[in-house]
Amino acid sequence: MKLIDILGGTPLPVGYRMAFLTVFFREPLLRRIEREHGLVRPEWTVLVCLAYQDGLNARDICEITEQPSNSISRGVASLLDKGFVARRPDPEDARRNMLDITHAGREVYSAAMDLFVQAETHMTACLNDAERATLIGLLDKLARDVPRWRTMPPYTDANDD
Amino acid sequence: MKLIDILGGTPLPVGYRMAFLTVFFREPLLRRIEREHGLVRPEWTVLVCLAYQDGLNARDICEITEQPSNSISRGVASLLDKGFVARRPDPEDARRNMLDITHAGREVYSAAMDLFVQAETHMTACLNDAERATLIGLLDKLARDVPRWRTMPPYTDANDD
DNA sequence: AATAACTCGCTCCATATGAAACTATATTAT
DNA sequence: ATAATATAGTTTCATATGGAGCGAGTTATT
Repeated sequence: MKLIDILGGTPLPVGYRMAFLTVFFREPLLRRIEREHGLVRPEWTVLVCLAYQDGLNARDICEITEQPSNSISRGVASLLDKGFVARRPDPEDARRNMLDITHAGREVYSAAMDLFVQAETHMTACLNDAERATLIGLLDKLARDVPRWRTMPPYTDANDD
Repeated sequence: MKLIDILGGTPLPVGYRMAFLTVFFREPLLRRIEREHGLVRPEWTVLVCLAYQDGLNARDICEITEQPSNSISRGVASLLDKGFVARRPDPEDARRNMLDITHAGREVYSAAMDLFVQAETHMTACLNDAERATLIGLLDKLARDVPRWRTMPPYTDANDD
């Protein structure tokens, strides 16, 4: 008996297959990045954002990632400790700090991201180019549509965020 | 700036879109199931397995779900408390207990699973039938192939499980 | 300008989770 | 048979995480 047999038996052909794949794709890589590069999850979250765009503040990263502010605060604090990000005051608002990835930060980001890229190549090796393109197109369609479906029932109710 | 913009910029077209979708699909539903049905994650894990097949023991569920035994132990203990599963000794081995979902357990399972099904319908409403079938086929191909890619580099190294 | 209301980011605390140790039972080796 | 080893399931402990609240700074109202 394997998990995929059970999941295949549920009336959730898309959601459970995606969840199943995501777990086996992400978790081992995050564990390995922690082991080999000393980056824990909230640090990785912050680094991914800053690698994409410098000068964000902690609040920006909270909103982008929909993570609680204390998680981002912890991630930023330890990345500062390690010298992977730098902080400068925002001249327009003394409460805010603009964050930049450092050279060392970009190095560790690249090394860790490279593991993800290798893993994706392995994972999708069973697809040909056309299949891979089709899959990406369909996933992109769903991902772009998240703002619609996440605000509809059954996601929303009286107490939901 | 939205998360999907950043993720779209990474060289991980499949992995990050799937992870992104999975988070927005699963987490709100699990929170809602906890709120409305009082089922926390390890309980839901156990219930999904037993709904598929009665008579499993805790160890079976650990192996199926690849969860640590204490998580499953906690899930089983609280489901027993709530009367959603029943436990009977395995006549062949006094260490083992065979677990069955109760009538009440199946009711709450069905109600919760129905939320997932509704959510999947909403999520995939932007796809036509052919697209949905194509997506399921491609995800299934990847999911069936997990045993191959999860054991290859970069997943495995000296310290990995 | 004084005050109220709000925002940024941090700290404190409660809970969720996994690793490891432990108890009881079963199996294997001598 | 007895001792050593292995397994099922629970408990204990350390860590990760999210919620709530706080202090400093900013904006809005009068």
